[in-house]
Amino acid sequence: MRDCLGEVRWIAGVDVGFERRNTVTRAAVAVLSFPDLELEEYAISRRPTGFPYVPGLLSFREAPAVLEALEKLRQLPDLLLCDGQGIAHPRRFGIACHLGILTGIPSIGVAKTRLIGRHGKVPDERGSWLPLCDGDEVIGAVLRSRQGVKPLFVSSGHCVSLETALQYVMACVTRFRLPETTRWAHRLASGSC
DNA sequence: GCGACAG
DNA sequence: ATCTTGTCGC
Repeated sequence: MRDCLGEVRWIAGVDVGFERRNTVTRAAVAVLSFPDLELEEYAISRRPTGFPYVPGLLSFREAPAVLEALEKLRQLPDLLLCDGQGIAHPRRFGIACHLGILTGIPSIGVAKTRLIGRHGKVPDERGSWLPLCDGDEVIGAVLRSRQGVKPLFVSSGHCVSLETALQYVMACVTRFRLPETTRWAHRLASGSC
């Protein structure tokens, strides 16, 4: 995928959690300044869960609540770091692509585990990565965000190349496995904040 | 038919 | 994702 994103001043983390035995979906978006990574603002949305969890169809379950949360923001972000896959998806359209197209905001998929694709052993060194492949296609990257942790599955969402995606993800990683954007969003979506 | 399977 | 005790390592 080609890059077509402008200057990134505001970067957002997106995550979703559930309440009431999964009957309520809670989405959180955390907007951080870039490259400082200071929390600027956040929005949370709660909606009745309208779709079950089906691998490959995550967008139908989580996107509605996320879109509602995004509408509440004063400052729209220039880039979205989504919890889940971008094009590293059976039909090359994971939730990061879905949110990017629907909002027009460039996006990146940052997943904690693999959905599809094959890859080799990633060196145990911060920043090292290997391509995630499906047949002849490179659909993403397996990234060692920190030494001694399980790798992240990064892929293009909307308007961001894989190389650029890796650059932004690493720019958001400080002292933990997950980027700060995702950590904020996760904390907010978990209600512990 | 038997596994694999984002969150 | 969510539910949860103990445990290993810096």
